[in-house]
Amino acid sequence: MPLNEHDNGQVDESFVKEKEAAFADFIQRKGLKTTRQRNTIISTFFRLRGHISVEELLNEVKKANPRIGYATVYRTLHLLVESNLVEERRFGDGLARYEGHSDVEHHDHMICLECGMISEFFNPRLEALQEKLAEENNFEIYRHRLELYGACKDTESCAQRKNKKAAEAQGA
Amino acid sequence: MPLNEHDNGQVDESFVKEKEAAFADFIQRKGLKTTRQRNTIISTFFRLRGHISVEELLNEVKKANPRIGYATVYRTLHLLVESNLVEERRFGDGLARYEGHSDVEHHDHMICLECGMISEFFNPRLEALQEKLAEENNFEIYRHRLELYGACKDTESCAQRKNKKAAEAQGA
DNA sequence: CTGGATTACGAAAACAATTTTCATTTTCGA
DNA sequence: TCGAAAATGAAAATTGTTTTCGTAATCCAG
Repeated sequence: MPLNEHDNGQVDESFVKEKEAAFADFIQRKGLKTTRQRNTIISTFFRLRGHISVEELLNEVKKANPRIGYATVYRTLHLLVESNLVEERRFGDGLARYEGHSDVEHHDHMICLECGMISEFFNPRLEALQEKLAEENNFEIYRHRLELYGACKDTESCAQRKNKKAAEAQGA
Repeated sequence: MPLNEHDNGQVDESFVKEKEAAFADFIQRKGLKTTRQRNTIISTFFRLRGHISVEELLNEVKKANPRIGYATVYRTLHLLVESNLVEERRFGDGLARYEGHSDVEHHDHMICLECGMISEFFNPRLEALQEKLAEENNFEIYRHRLELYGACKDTESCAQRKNKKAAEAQGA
């Protein structure tokens, strides 16, 4: 379970605090109630890093409070999305994944189909080009999604593994 | 139900025939069997245009043969995808949509969140830029997906409707 | 042709992810 | 602190899709 930590292995407490405060704010504005369960869930969520599935989050949450179930986790995630603190993503494996906003407001994804790695990137020219195309098509973009599916290409990497597999199939 | 037709309203029969033949070929190569149901389904599918959901297709298919059910439609769509004659897409409304290959080999999508319109576009610079970014990140792209979500912007259009809604909410 | 193994069909059950229900508990402002 | 409003958790319901299983259709060898 990846933690939202610095390279030194420490969870970024100020980051977590900030998110907790922002969520408390949202809850208050909406006239909703602060509960132990929601606190546990969001605190747990923002200590995790990456693209978290509901099951992953629930497992982690249960360590703090085993009585919390799927329903509450789902409900809280919806609130997090509604509050704009979290984005929901789907990468085609049938699971929703949730991502706490990082410093980069918007970014796109590269998904390695060999090892499952998901990395993020952002490129202003790409964004500008999309805007230009939308303009040409008389279309107003609210949001977009760009996902590159493929393989890592570092030494002894996924792309190599893939090529090896293909070669074996060829030889057989 | 949009038909795969020319501007004059005629279904492109040669297109349908071509697809039927290609599917028959695939079925034969795989050692599978030709059946009335499959013929009905693919013939119906390729006469439709756009991004067809399973339910839409089944409804249309039932007009020709009411006894055909979901299972067979799903199974046939899987074969169509496997045969590379059709692509599966998901635009986040929880439904799989199927698209017969058009002349344009690859394309991206703009989805209007107001009226549901789905239009297609292709831009070589966008493709090239993606390749460049992948290169920089030591990543090999197998395929990608780009979807722009927003609103049509023509006169008396979806973007206007949206703004009107916002204005009303403001005024209220 | 035709038998018969193979494959496909269709209805219904199973599934997986997610949402809802409902009885109970908790929160929080008057 | 009372009580209305909201939240919880277990279980049931929903949704989209897949699988099962008994029956029917296909099609190749003979």
